[in-house]
Amino acid sequence: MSNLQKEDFSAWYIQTIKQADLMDYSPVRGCIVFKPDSYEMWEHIQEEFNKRFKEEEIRNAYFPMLIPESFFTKEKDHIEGFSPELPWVTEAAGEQLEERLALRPTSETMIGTAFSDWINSYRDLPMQINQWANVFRWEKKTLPFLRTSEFLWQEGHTAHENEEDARKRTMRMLNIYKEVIEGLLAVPVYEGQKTPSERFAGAVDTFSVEAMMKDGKAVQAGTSHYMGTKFAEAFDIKYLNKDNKHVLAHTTSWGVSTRLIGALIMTHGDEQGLVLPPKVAAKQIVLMPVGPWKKKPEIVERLAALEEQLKASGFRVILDDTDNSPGYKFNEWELKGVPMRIEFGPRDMENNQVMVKIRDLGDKEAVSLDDIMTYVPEALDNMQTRLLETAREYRKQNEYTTIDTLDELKAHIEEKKAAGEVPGFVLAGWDGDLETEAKIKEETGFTTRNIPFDPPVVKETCIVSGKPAKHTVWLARAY
RNA sequence: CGGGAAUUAGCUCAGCUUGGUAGAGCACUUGGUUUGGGACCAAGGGGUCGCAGGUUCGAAUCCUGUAUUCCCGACCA
Repeated sequence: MSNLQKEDFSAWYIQTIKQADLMDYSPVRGCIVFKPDSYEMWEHIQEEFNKRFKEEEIRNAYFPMLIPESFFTKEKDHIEGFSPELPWVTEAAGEQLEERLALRPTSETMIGTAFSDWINSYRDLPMQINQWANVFRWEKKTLPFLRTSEFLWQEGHTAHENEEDARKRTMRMLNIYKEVIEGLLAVPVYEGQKTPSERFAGAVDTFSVEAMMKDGKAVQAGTSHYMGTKFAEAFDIKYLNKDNKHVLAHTTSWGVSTRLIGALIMTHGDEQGLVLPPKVAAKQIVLMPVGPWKKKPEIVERLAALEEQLKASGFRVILDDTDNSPGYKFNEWELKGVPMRIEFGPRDMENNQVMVKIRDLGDKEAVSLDDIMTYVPEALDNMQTRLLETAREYRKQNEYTTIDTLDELKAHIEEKKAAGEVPGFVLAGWDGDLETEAKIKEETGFTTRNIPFDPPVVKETCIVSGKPAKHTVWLARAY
């Protein structure tokens, strides 16, 4: 990773995703085109989440993208949080609209309005809805996948009888995010609670999972919010309980977005380009002929048979029988991050074997054709596990738990910068004061990522004030 | 939204100072030789120079505006 740190990491990132054909810029500021290779990754992510949602009895639905302004103004904190970045539709069919319509930045207001109609009795609860959608946030600064003016996500919205049920749902979703992000994307995350200043606009409590990128910066990979009865009050989500009384429902919302794609690239990528975990890779295996061309038809025929066999077992395979030189093809598929390359040539034919290169390992390996169908799933599984372990190891090497004062933190940042290393995550005590939190940000550029449920060490004193710490928090620069 | 830079072929860029027929490498097409870590020869196709105005006989080049991208800040997933 050292080479990537020395170069400009974001330059590496943008160059890599362009070369790997994952995205294009659109003519509209901050919007990107998801090309098929990145969209397919998103589909694999969707597939996994939809499976989980089914298990949790959460149902998919779809709501309008245009939200009337009056919906928005019902919840004060919510509109305050989002109004600076809302795009508005003010005209249609050549005429000014009576009420302007926001392009949704999130759908609490639209779905809250629906819930108000849908929920009458305690028998209607819990109401658990998920939406796969695009949303808009006109951010000042954009970065492909990680921050764009339009992005794709899932947003779940639920309503419950009481606080306990709603909080259970909030925490359960956070766990599911951790499981899927670690299991499918091999990106390790720290789960914890957001501080009040980082809370979702209008939420009572916000929880997040945070991942460390190879430049040491944090990505908020998923969030889950407990809304209390604030949205129920604003949108009149009431139900008749067993005592025949009208009471407010407790609501939650939670989401992950296509920024997960950016996070997985920044977690696993290397100097050669992308490294994709097998479970999300659009193509898992590339087959290619090598050796003298005269033998090519015969060799390609054998490879095509292997391709069929692998496809029949459910692997996502591509046979590259183009006439490009082998070296060219090696580099091209490595750049795209394909987990496994299988080469086959005359020498292999004689020995009844293939040469296998695993994307994140150095050497090629000869594998007998007799064993190939057991070798492939094992090797891909191992790679999936290894990527998560490697990322965990990297995170461990770049997190610091012994920094106790702001001066130490500043010195740490300077020291790392001078050494060409990343400042990473810093575990710190915090007295819970908004001003001390602001001071950390102002003086170091670090922000509180979250209050981990299970910190490696419990910090006793606040990093700024030296007073007894109320919380132990992760600090980092963030995307 | 402030400060800086960039925008010319699919990609990376030269040309602009000093206005005068649109360039290179890679990629692409065709033919031939090649192929176990980015092959070679030959011929060819491809651009209203980001967009809109202006100056000029004439603008990629000078001027004004504008859009988008990148870097540095402030704001956010």
